Amino acid sequence: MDELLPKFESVFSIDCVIFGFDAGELKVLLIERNEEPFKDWFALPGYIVGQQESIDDAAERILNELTGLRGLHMEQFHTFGEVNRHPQGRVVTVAYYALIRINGQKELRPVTQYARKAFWHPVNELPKLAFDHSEIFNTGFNKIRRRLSYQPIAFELLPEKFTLTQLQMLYEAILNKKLDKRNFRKKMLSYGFLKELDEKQRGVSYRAAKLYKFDKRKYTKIFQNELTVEG
Amino acid sequence: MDELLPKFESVFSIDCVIFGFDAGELKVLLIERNEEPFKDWFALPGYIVGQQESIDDAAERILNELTGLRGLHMEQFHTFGEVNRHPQGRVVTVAYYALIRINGQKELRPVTQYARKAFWHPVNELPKLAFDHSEIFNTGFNKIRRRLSYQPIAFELLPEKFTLTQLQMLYEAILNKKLDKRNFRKKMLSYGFLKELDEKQRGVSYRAAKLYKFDKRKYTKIFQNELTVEG
DNA sequence: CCAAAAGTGTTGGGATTACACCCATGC
DNA sequence: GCATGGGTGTAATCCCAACACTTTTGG
Repeated sequence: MDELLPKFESVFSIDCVIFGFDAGELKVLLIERNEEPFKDWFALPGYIVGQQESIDDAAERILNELTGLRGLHMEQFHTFGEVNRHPQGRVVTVAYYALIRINGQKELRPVTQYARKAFWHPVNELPKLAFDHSEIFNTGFNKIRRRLSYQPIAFELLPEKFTLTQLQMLYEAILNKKLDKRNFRKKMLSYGFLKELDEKQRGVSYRAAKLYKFDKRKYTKIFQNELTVEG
Repeated sequence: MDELLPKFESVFSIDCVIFGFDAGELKVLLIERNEEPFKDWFALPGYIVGQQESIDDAAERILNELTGLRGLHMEQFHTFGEVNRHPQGRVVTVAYYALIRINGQKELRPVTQYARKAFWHPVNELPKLAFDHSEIFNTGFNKIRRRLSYQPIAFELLPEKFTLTQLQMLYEAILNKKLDKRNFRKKMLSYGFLKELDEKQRGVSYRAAKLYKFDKRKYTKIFQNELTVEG
């Protein structure tokens, strides 16, 4: 099969690891490939960078073309450059990740023929993925785990209004361990960037929980200082 | 000038930010370029990745050719992919860093004609560098600063035997702030991976300090657990 | 009234900070 | 004997982990 395909001299590509959270489960966005190589396989959304676009711009364009998503803030996390990671030639790929709200998003609809469909898949029990995408996924997953322990990135995954229990379930899904309810709440509230709303949960058959939202102003004020090294 | 040079379609390159510590000062390894573009400028050691080598292998080869250094463990930290970062065409560069002992190293001697010389330069008062290398350096510097706060990577910069004051000076140079002597020593010793030697400093005109070295076995035992995410 | 999840405080241990003086050595 | 850096302890505070019961609500 390899011989029938065009060979690349050297190209860069982008692969995206997009996390979402839905029904108490952490999910990752996959596509079903519609082109060789690895036709019909599941893969991370990814494609080749154009000559006249920065890699950051390319990441946004490619994700949009393959999934229909637009305008999310992705961050580069690792570059994969083994010689034979792509059967058609030398392709070095820069991997990006993002965390998004599944609910708030429109339907996933690939724009190109390159992907047959895009869909959310639970991060547990991931099938084998095309290329070295399983490794890319694992690297990205470890990255956000570690990052979550020192930066509250989790709210990017939640709807605008959420309960503390939802937030805790998300932390538990990412960190893969149980957390203590009282300690968790105490700590989250102590940061000071959670804003308690007057609203409560609706439609549940038990005591309704208070809803919160993130106060982005306070959040950035608190955390920009920790990241900058002055001097 | 640009018109006279060959144009690249798309290539990857490696740039290296190598930190050293000498005479109480943190330094970075630079080269003086001997080729257009940016001939005669100072730059980070960097060059183009070959078709048949992984980016990790390329990093080691390139550093060796430009500086004579060999076999150090470098780690990738960011990929720079702006369209016009290289005047001759599209060059995406993967940046690596490493920390090494200046004293233990042989003389710096470029193997290729591409660099006229390689030398250590204090990280403060860095001159303007070729391409976007100033930005690359800053990104790398911030990376090791942040990393130092949660991982004791500083040893890699010190000679095998060192005093606690030297270690503290190094931390202060990287973090760019004064530390309390007693607290610093208490904390470092509490980790348990510093081995006190029977030897003392020699040739100083004041009370000689005890020498220590790192117990690598204990060090890795302690810190491998922190990095692994079980699950 | 029952099931289900919401909500709420205290305590002990470990880590971190702040802080100042005497000691050993070479010259 | 003096200048220079080496070496040392304690108290106050903060942060984290452990732990269980009452309240509210819909059905």
